Amino acid sequence: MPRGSKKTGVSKPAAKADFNGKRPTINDIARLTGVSKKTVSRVINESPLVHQETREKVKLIIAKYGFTPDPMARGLASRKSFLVGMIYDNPSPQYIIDLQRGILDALATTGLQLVLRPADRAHPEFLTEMRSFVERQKLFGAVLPPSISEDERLAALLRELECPYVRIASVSLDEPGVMLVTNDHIGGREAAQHLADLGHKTIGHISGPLSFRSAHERRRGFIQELSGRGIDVPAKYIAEGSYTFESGYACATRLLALKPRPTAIFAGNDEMAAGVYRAARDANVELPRDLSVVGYDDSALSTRVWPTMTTVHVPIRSVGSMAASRLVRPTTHHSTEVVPNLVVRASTAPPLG
Amino acid sequence: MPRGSKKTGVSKPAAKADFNGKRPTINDIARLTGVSKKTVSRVINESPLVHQETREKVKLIIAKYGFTPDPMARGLASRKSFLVGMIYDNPSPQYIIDLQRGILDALATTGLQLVLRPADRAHPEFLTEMRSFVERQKLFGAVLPPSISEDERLAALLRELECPYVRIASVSLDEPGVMLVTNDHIGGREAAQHLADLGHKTIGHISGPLSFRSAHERRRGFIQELSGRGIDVPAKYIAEGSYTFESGYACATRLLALKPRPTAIFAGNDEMAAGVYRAARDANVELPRDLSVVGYDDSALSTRVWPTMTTVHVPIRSVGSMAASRLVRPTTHHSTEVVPNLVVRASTAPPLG
DNA sequence: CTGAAAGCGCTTACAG
DNA sequence: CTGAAAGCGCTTACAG
Repeated sequence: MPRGSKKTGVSKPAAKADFNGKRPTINDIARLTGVSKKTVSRVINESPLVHQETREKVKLIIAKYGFTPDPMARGLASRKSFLVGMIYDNPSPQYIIDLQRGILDALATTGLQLVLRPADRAHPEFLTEMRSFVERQKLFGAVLPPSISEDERLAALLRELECPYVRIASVSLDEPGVMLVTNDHIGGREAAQHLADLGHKTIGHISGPLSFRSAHERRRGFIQELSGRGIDVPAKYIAEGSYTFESGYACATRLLALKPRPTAIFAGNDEMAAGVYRAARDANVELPRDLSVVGYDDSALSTRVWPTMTTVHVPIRSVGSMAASRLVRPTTHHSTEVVPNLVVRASTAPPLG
Repeated sequence: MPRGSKKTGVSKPAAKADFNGKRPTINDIARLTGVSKKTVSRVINESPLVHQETREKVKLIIAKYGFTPDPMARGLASRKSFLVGMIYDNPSPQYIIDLQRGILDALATTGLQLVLRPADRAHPEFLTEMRSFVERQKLFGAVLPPSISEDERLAALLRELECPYVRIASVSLDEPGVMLVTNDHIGGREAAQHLADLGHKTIGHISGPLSFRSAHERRRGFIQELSGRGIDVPAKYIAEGSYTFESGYACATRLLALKPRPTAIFAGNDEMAAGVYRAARDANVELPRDLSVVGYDDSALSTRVWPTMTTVHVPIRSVGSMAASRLVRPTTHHSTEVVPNLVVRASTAPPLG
């Protein structure tokens, strides 16, 4: 439970004493309580080394005057800021927003702030810039979503700088304590199960760029599951896209020209699946009668297109919240795994004939 | 942890002098240059009161050792942080992301960081929380997108706390120096011109919630332009949505049941326009043959749906960048106005017969 | 369990 | 144009 929420009814400062027209400082609280500022500091930082009675006296005065410690002063003295950095290169707006929301959920009552740091792994100055950012801001912690989470150089840098971090990825790449695993192969497997259960035999797949671990994992889960059910996916029924609408369109156009034409396509994300819709329309292929389509992400887009899209849901907001919670409370136990699940909508049906 | 063992990145500074294993401070630079730290401080802060020769000597040493001042120390001493807050309540992910990108563009080379602050104007503690946030973080500045930009209490609070801010809104609500006006009535006008030029006479409109200034302005521009061309829009052809897909669907369902049925609908944003698509499908109304649809925002969605959507483009990323630039360089001249423009795609056509 | 001293790395306010 | 002193509001390191 959040720390700040268990105040005993006192939400607003009762007293409005003027401390030279400014907010009270730790010195004011110390003087008013009749203790040293070090003791007030201990109360602020929840040190157990304070007599219960003293603690309560201090807390009372703190609440009475609405004191909150200055983050910059604390940061300067303790050599650690109250900023959590989100370092990202994921181009999907929906993913970024959902993750931000989750992180903000978890930080809401902590006094920690979320700072955004887009980055480009391919840039020659990437590591230099990250070093200077993390070092300069003395980051409290960092959240690393894919695909930047897959960069071992960045993880090593963060360890060197002793900056706590959480890596979000489709498979475990690090110690369990710093990983949040989204198990994308399970999402791929569920897509396969669904299409196989519907009776599809001729199935295509458009993966994301295989340099992304997620693309690899989704494909692996999908192909393995089909294979386990005796359904083979020939190499030419597998295309590699780039997680964009345009790449989905281009790949689907090729797959739909194959003989026999696939009766179902699993796309590595919703954007590419929307590209499949467009290609199907161009080829006069009707969804879901002539072609079933499954996406991945369960983005807003999946319910805006027609027919509404069967897709794999990933609770990104929860992932963000889980990641930030770890940074906030590193000692308590945290779950490491997230499991995606299929959401069946109107873009999938049994094959014709 | 192994301290000075193995470095991962290549550090930029030529010299690698070890200052007790830490980064150099202003004192190190002062000592090495043979000046006082106050002079170094003046160089950092680009004070003109430094002899040209002295300045260059200092800059040389700074570059040589890769010195960058500590933001928390500067902040503590100057009572102002290096954080720019984006305070928002806009529920559209695409808008938020684009605005963030623009702000980050402008902050990239400044050393300022972007911190995110979602807020709820309707919450009883809204102002109290904003006060404590701005005061506590000693914000360098704040960017306020709609609809929170329309809150006069927040603007007054920011003025009281002497926190520089930029308000982004569809009309001017404040002194020009702190406004960025998106002229939404012009967008509405362009939508009207386009539909009128195509020959439509029976036209519907689904506005956003009229408590939003943008909704009001888009509607005003639209209706006025039509009226100027002798096209009247009866009250029952105007519906008020809430900028959501579902509200667009519900409103369109009502409008499409009217006799005579409108041959065109202008929706206050793309999400609602997508709802119109869905309602049209349900009613067996074909786009654009039986119904023309115009959206607003030019979001990614507008090119994913079929037929691709005619919509009004607003350069949100530029808006973000312009807003942040103002905070960074308050003295130089900045443009205050942004003009939306219509993007014609496949969802609009002349009316039948 | 509590506190006096020193200091984090800068800027302000003043003096020359 | 330049600098010595004081201080921003906290925590660390030490002592008792």
